[in-house]
Amino acid sequence: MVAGKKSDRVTIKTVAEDAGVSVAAVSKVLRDAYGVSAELRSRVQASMQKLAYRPHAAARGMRGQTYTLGVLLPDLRNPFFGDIMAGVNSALERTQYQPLLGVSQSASSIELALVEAMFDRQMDGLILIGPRMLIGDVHAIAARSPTVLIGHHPPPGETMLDTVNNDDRLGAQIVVRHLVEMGYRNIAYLTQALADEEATLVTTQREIGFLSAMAEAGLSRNATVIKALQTPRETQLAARHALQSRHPPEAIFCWTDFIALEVLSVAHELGLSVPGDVAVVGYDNTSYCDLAQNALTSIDQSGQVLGLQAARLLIERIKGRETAEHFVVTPRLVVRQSSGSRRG
Amino acid sequence: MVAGKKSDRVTIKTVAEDAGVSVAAVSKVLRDAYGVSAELRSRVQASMQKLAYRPHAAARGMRGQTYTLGVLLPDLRNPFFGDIMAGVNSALERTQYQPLLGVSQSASSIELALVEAMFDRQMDGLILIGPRMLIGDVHAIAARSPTVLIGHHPPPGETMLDTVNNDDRLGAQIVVRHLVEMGYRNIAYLTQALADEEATLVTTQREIGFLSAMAEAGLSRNATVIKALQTPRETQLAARHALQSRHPPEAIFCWTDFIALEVLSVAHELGLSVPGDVAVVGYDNTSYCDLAQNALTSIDQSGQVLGLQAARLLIERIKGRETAEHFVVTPRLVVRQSSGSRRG
DNA sequence: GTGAAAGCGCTAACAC
DNA sequence: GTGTTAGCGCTTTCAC
Repeated sequence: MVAGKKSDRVTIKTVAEDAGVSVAAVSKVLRDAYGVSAELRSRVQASMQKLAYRPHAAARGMRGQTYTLGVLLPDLRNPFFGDIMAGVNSALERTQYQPLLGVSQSASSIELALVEAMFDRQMDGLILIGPRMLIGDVHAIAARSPTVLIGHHPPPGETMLDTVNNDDRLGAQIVVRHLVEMGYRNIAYLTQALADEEATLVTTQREIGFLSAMAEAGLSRNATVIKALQTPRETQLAARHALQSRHPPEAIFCWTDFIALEVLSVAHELGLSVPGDVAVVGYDNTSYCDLAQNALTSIDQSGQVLGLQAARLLIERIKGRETAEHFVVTPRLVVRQSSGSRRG
Repeated sequence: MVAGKKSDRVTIKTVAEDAGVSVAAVSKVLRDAYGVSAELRSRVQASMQKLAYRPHAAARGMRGQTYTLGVLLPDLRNPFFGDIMAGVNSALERTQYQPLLGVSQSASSIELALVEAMFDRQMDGLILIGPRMLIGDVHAIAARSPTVLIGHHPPPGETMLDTVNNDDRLGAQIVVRHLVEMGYRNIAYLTQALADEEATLVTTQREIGFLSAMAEAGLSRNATVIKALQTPRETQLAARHALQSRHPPEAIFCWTDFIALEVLSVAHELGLSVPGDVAVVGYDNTSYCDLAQNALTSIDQSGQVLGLQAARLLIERIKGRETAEHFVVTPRLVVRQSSGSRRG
């Protein structure tokens, strides 16, 4: 059951003997380090090939890198994170790096434990996706290890960590302008209720964008913000409550598609037509938006691109870049039936 | 940026000095090994607590275990795998083990590369979820490392690896019986087209169940099997083709919910009513089935339970169990509107 | 019951 | 440009 007896494991020593060089030479070839002749390199590579040598990650982890990147995901249910991971994977495809996923079930306590577990496992760097932990904790982590943050907007001047985001304020503003143009006035923003609300979080940024665009349109009095816990049950309750109130919103803008689908469901159950009785808009433009039974208008922020850039920035950091970089995607509205004109 | 200078890392040596014992003693306490007195144990534990000692995974990996389990997932888009992972996580919650996810994008080549990457990283064991690789490759892997297989049905006598599954044949039979009872006769099974089709695969097992139940109902001539590549585009094309043919199926049974949602979408686009014009049934009973716009009848196979049992069996194996175990969940039909009676 | 010491496979000084 | 060697933090004989 165990990987192999002492004698049959191929190590750099085996390779060195086979190629007739020293272990240091093999190590250098392995790491593309400076100071090996082309001739020696190719001889070593031939031996590695011949012996089917594979570097032992744990041994590397003791002195150098593990070539493993920790990725922290809030949950696996939101399909948007799948898009991000697809991007991360594609960036890592031709490299030696391998992502190690941790799923925190959106709980900050689990999140911190996962980060510790990743430090224990000597990750070369961390990609934190929409972490629920306090931004102060994120900075503490970034001080210990190269870190890229997705889905948080710390003020660029005050942070030395790399960030990858779309412009969430703008995204929300685009949604509002679109809805106003289509004839909607009473608009609600449905977002998640959090214990520790941070200004830097995407949901907060979208809320700010929502409110500012409503103000801009002279509709501040028509703007409502609804907060609900992230479970299907709580989301549905909040949506039902809003839609059955005396002055129901004409349109509901949801912080992520996943939630918008629940709102569509509630509208269906209540016998309301979409967008005739209520318009619904999501965020992330996940594949579910395209399904005809949803036909959900959404903001595309290219999860794949976000993931790819995050991985790219992280590797740059690991290789030594010292200055912070901030990659921002411009959000793009994708109009579908769920936000057709009010007469729709 | 690097984790810490030599002096400030807390190692077993630090703990040993603090507790006034040898490093060997600390190691034994750490591993709950035999041969330490209660008094020594508690003294060591107090020191570990005080110094906030954390074991170094790479160092452990060199001699003993890494306490990391590799989990291979075909893709992140199918929400069912999220259910399984939730189960795995809950089983590992109170243990020292941490899952390392690899996503193969349903490509057997990536899959094999990922498995190698996991061997390099000295995983203590592997959970393979619905792998696309050949069953022979799976057995080769199982010979190298403790392995639990989810979503394959190798003949119990011929395998020494642990498996966790629902009874896929029965699940498909239950669907057919239900549809027949509701008045449907011409029924299609929509499954994925694969390069290497293996009899042990869930999709094949469901196909066998589908055909046998149709035969049992005297409807062999009314049974169709449709195979399509797993992309939204190909799925939609196949569904559209079937629904627009001269003798369209009265009901479509899809191998997984994810695909059934695409079929619902196509039906919508074609202006067909569900279930009036065509019934649709999925498999896995993921959360999307519950949404009113889908109201998708599906088979529940408790992804959480599968994940939990897989993790449990794997840890047992790692701890030394030698005989194969096979955990089977009984599938359960959840009827929703998409398969109402034909007059529905 | 406890401890000393020999590695595990690799990296990175440093010497040649 | 190449080789020698001292560890990294832990597990695991094997003495005591």
